[in-house]
Amino acid sequence: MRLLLVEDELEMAAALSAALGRYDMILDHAPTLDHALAALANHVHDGIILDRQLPDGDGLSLIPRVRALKSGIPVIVLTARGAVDERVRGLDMGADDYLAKPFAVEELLARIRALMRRSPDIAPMTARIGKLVFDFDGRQAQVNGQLLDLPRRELLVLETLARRQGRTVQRSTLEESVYGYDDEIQSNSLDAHVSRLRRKLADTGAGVEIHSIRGVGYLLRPSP
Amino acid sequence: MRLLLVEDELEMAAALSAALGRYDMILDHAPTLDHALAALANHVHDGIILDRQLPDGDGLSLIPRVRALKSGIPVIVLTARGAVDERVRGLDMGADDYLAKPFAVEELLARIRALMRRSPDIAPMTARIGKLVFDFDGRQAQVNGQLLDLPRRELLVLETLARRQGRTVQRSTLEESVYGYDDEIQSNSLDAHVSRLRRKLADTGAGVEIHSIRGVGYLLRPSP
DNA sequence: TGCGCCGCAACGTTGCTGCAATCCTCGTCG
DNA sequence: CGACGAGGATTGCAGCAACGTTGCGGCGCA
Repeated sequence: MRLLLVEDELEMAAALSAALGRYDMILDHAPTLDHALAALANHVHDGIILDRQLPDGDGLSLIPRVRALKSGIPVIVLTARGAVDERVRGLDMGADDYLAKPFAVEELLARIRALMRRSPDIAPMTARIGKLVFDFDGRQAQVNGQLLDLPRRELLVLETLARRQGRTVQRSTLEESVYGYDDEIQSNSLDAHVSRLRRKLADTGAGVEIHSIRGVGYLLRPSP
Repeated sequence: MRLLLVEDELEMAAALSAALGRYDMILDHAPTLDHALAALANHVHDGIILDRQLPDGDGLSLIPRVRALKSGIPVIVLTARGAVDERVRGLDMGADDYLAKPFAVEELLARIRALMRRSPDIAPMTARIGKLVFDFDGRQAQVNGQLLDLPRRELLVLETLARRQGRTVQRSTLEESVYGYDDEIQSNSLDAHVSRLRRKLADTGAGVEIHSIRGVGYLLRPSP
């Protein structure tokens, strides 16, 4: 799961990024409307968290453009506590939900999950390849009903591959999905994650394999 | 994938060409609006990267002409960082996306991919010839649902031929698609790749053949 | 403070790829 | 009609870049 936070307060962004990271989510941060539009053009985000007060305008003005770009993506608007009319206006503008600041991270998470759940048209809930079942909602992988306990990076790799099951995922795409924009990676860490993930998939008899295509990328497929 | 860069700075063009080449993309360079229009007449490009400041006018003026020529082709506009109104105007003029200079190549690539993904009318997602199915999104070929495991160069050859299925692909065009402009090739490597690809297509019973036309090029067609 | 994830680097391995040598095919011209 | 030349096809080979694997140290989290 990859979210875009549109928010000019750096402190808040850092805190939220850390918090969501613990739940295996990637948070990209856009400090201005401009940055937000640029980031959204990539169509890689599954949801948007939107502050209203931004250096270059009202956050709400982003919503119509978001809808034009990617219609069904969930948008959560952050408002000041008690400003009822703000909330109403947000919903009128097409936001899916709002949240009063300050808020508990748990609450934000719950709302994100709820919104994900009711937009099944975007992406199917689960993917099945071999004996592996990947649950995009619960963000977990199962083999024969047995939970596959994966660390964050490996889970992101598997999730990305499962999303495009059967089709090739370019190496650069995978790097973006696993590390986000900001994080520069300067080693073969990705290969390392793939390697460890492969071992786990093999050990649990998941019936899937990560096939590599030299110079192109990887793909997830049933093992022969 | 073949893109047209409309940009008068040679340095920038060279750098970008080299960078995109590494990601299996071909970049043609047009230093002026005039050159751009001439290049577009060939209808071989899958996307346009457009600078605004050009010797013979504003890059944006190209957009309506592009739309008239080839309606759905993605256009990315390059703007100076921080010039918000420029960007807005670009989007109003019908650009599909914009990018602030200087930018990371990865960022550009991500946008290109995203735009490709949502313009299915331009480039059909899949091509079918004989028993061969080529998936341009997943960048892979299948025969009877079976993945054809091809290395980078061979994949590029097949991808290019499949994209122009039935029509002849000039030898020089194919070389450009496979190697790009920078990479000089001094042997018959291309023939070698074609040869190996032919063997694989025959072995898997793909029902297609790469027919060669002496002195002109190749074409992909159902085998008799 | 212990545990585990993660980035990193070192090193082994694979197989793609450019190259060239050789053979083949087709068209042309005497 | 036969020889010749140019362009194409095939294949072996060696270099090297991409990929795989593993161990280590640091850092964050419980």
